[in-house]
Amino acid sequence: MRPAENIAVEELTEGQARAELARLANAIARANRTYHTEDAPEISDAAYDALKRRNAAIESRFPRLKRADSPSDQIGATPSETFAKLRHAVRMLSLANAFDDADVTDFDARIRSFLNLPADAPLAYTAEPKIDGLSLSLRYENGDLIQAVTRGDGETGENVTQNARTIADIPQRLTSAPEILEVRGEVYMSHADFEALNVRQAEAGAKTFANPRNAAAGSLRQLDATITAARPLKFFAYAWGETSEPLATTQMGAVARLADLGFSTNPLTTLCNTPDEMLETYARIETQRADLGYDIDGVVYKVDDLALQARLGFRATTPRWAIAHKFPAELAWTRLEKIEIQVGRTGALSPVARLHPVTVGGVVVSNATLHNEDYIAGRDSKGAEIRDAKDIRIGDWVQVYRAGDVIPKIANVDLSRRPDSSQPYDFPTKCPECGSDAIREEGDSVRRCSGGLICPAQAVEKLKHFVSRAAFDIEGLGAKQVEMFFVDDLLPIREPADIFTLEARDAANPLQKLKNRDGWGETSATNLFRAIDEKRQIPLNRVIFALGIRHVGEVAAQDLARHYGNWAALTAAIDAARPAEQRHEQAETALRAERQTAQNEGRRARITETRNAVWEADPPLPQPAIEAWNDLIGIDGIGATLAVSLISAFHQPAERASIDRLAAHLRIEEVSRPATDGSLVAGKTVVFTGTLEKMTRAEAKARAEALGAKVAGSVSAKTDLLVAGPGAGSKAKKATELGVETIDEDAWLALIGAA
DNA sequence: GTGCCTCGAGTTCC
DNA sequence: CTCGAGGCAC
Repeated sequence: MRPAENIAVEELTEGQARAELARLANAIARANRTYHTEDAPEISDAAYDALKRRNAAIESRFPRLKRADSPSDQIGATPSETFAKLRHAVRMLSLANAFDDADVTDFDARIRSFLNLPADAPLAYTAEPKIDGLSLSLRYENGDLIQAVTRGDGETGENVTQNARTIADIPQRLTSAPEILEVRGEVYMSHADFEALNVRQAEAGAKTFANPRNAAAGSLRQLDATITAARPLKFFAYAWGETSEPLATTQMGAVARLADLGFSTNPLTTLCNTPDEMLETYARIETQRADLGYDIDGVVYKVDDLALQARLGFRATTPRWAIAHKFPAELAWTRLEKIEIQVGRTGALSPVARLHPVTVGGVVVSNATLHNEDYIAGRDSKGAEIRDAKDIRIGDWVQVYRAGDVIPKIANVDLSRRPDSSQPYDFPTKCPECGSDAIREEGDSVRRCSGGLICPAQAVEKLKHFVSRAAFDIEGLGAKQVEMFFVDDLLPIREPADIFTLEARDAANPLQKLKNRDGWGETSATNLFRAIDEKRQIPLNRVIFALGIRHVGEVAAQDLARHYGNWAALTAAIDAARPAEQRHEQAETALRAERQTAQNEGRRARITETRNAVWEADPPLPQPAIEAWNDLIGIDGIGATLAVSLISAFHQPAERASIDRLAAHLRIEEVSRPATDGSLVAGKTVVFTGTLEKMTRAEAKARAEALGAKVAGSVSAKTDLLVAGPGAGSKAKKATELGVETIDEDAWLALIGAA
């Protein structure tokens, strides 16, 4: 008889599987030991990965046999991480959504306005069904399929090349293809195949899938490609990434070219000449939906002309030239059993509905967001009623849907089934986690816990944010571990700096070392310490973002980092601007009072006078404070609210001390300005003024930014270039005064054309 | 002062 | 993914 280790996972009996899991746990543990304690590992990385993959495959086939000491539970060894991460040559973006006809006509209007096209100029769009599967990018070089990568976060995805090779719709080789070609499309499973698969799964005692999309995702992300091969996956091509030569001049043409190359393309793809035709196509596809044999969740429209697509470009996460028109969401009735309050990192109290579990759109839903106080009461931010029944109460029958097919929300309440005894929900005014007052600021829709870092919920959420992907991204230190360390008495992590003293404190702790704890071992402990060490050197923008200051997200952090360049300059500027920030807040307070009095007295508020009075009050503000403040709020995208938030965070004594302790452990990387050699305008700060005749402002801004320039709203000493169209007024004058180079639109186009 | 547009914050389920 | 709100252009 063959030894169990040579038997394919599918063919193992239960007994053989149990023995194999024991053998693999042993072999992996041994490999870990030799890898970490000796210079010469006994097995190659590839062989090690193979052991881990086989272990995971057996565990997924025989979940009951999973061992308590399973290697797949060790930190940094979750199954998804055994796929290598690969960066996309061209980002894979998601699409903006349209939910009704007006959104579609707005889309057309927005594009015309961006391109400066009159309403009656011809403008064609493609319409195609939006397949409900998972997107995949296939890279071909010299006609050979060399890489298949999942979408991931759009920047990097998982390398599933071996699995993609088993999909019949994906050609292994292309003839007469461009030298480099990235084909993008959707992996999906047909209804018939999905049902047959579930029957097989049930017979084998394995887990059945909730819907075809989950089945497709689960099948593609198998560690053992032979399992993927046995799953009936299909692929539609509809887009492309990097190409060494253009596929065509239109979207329709490019899709036809993909079909010529041997890909399946969706037969319902239609060319539309007007928004009305787009809506007709939508309606037609919707009527065919039930008979297609695969899931779709809407219709995607794209500008057909690829040259126009290039001009339209991209917003932060979506192309301007495409939109997904979603089908109406499925609805389901269920009972609201309880309302719980969660406390977020900014102290926001968020109500969550605990629901009697109900299936909506193929997924069992048991929670739904209730947003805030007003949403429960049935009002939107402007006080308008948002549903037929006024408020939502515990015990109500509620109609649930999944917004954008993901986030469960409550659409309506069945008043006829409301119990007589029910009471309106009483929103707490104390933080449920720490008991501090929960305060709702004037004009704000959110009630916030005032406890700050005293509040354990806020402290732990801030820590989770600190280690999150866009921040410090420490492998092996995710939300779960943070929660565990936060309540740990021997080796606590209560603030970011504690992360960087973890190893030293563990070494100094004679009682119980981390490696001797339950669920931890030598390997996981050293892996964690190493992962932490790797992040002691870190880019400035990540540090700023990681601090979790309100209103300072990824983009603002990036803007601040680019503007100040290094940590010392940033903190110096914040400290210098402090007096001005206080004056600004006094001015705002005075302004509120003035507005109130003005209203009572039935006169207009004296806005400028009130503001100036505060700014010019004695003692006069030091000039450097004013300069630092103006410099800060002069950054494009950064205004007074954000500046106040940033400066006050740095001047809260406890918070500042925590920030300083953190900074002492880090080597913060300076931000280098974008290279100036790529483009003549890269790294330059440009201001547009006057009427632009060849392009709209939005287009001018987007194109300048794509070339690495920074577009500012007003001229200052930092401005490198002013592009002035006819009718330029005060800005052109100021530029002359400051000696800023001024050019006209044609000169600008020549400049970027040459770049 | 008003009306877009983008970013930030919070949330669910796999 | 959505909502609210900050920032900025008009």
